[in-house]
Amino acid sequence: MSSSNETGGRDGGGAADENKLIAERRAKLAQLRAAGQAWPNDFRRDALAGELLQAYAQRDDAWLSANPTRVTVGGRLMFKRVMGKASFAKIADRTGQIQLYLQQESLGDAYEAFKGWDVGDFVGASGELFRTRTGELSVKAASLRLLVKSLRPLPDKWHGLTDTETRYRQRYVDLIVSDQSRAVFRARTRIVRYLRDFLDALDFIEVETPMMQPIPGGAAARPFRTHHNALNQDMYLRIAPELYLKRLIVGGLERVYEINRNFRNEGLSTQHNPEFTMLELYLAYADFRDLMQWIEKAVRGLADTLYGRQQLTYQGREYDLSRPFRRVTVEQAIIERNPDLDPLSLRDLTYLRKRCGELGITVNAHDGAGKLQMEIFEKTVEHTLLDPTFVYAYPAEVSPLSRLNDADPFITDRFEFFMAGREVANGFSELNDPEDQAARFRAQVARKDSGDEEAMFYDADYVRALEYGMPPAAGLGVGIDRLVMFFTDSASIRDVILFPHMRPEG
RNA sequence: GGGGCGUUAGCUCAGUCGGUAGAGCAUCGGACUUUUAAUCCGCUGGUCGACGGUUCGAUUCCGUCACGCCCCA
Repeated sequence: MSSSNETGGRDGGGAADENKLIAERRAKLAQLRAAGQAWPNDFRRDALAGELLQAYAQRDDAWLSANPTRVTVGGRLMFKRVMGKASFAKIADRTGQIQLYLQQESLGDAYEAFKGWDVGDFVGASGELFRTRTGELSVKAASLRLLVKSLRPLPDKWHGLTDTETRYRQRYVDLIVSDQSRAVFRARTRIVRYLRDFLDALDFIEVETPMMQPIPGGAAARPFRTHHNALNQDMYLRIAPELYLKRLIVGGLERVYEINRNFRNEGLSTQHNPEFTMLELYLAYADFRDLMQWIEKAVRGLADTLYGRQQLTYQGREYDLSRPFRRVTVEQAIIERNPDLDPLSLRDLTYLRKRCGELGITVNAHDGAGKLQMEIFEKTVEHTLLDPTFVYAYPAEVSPLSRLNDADPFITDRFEFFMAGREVANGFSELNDPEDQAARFRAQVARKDSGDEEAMFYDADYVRALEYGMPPAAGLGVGIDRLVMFFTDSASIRDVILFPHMRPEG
């Protein structure tokens, strides 16, 4: 098969389909191969860039020359400045970058070879530490090796990679050149670790429950479908671990959590990725108010751990987490934002249908007053909840797994937690009455039958589990991606997911 | 799903009221033994996202599509 490029009359020989920069680097690699092992793996470091910068931060050049310190460092060549018989270079490792000073006089052939190396190559060097005239800690190389030849040029060192599509598709390039991007993903790990430590200290155990489920449950969402060949069984990627974790509460584990992926077959946006990470936790002998307190502590603890302060900026707006988190019921929040609504008619289906129509909300035949309240809430209230806010007393109609409120059966003991106009967590006192749960599942099935694709399936085994008796309990789900967005000042969920979902390249 | 914006050199971006395109950085060649976006000299480098239409001629105008970003549902 002949490439059309071969008739294009371009120079560059066999690599006619590649650009000149890559062709040049391939030619250099060919020379390396001809000269011996081009891909060595016998080099070892004894120092890291960032650690050296920190350890010798207080040492001036006089001290360094009086106390010769020989180090061996290695990493990706990020900077190269040849000035005749001497050169500067910077190499990056996982801790940072350190400068090398290279002299023809002391390096000889290796110096001449260095002139042909490229930014992006991996390099190893040994030598003594010193400070340049301008005070930058550097390694005066006594030996120098090329460890890996890089074939593709890196983005502009000054502007970096700004093309968002390339940053997401080729995250490896983004991570090479963007300190900011690396910092975001380090922060993500620290956030998850903090939450684990917090829960472990409270005697929770971390568990893993099925990602592939025969009946997807625990949330109102459309699932992804897959198939098990050997069993000839259709399966779903989970939309939530909830029903499995509560089976463990039935089983007596009392305090469990899972941090893992959920999958929802919905649209993509700056706040939705088809797979996203949730922390779900369940604890016996607690109710939704205990969970709200836990969130308040965890959010403040995260701010302390990450930044040592409670005043943070997200997307240009100041947040003071030290102030008490607001608590408001769904109906109060709706009235606040919609002062023209009649507070006494908020559960009147006919009234709500009319007002929804005026607000441009599509009303489905199977939607009751609770569902329409939530539609109004999502349309008019949610995006206004910037400071940390707990909204509670969710309608039972939209909360089929939550415990009914003792005084008002229209609502459940459920809340959601909002920050920066987004839902970050959802928690409630758990419904442990198996007969009520069975009835709620049946109501969900009726909705599904009437066309609601997000309605839940009937999970008979879950009802059976409840029939053995589940201790009074509370449960919580926390959207880790959105939490990370807030704490890293990221505008898009794609900025906090290493490999966000993208359409195939065109 | 709807609307808006975008796609030009490896990267970051100009530009062409229709006559096959420029800059900076990088690359390549040369000078330079403490640079800090080093400096100086010289040279390269492009299917202007893809396909179709209009036209003598399209990177430019029109249409369709692809991918991305933002907003809305």
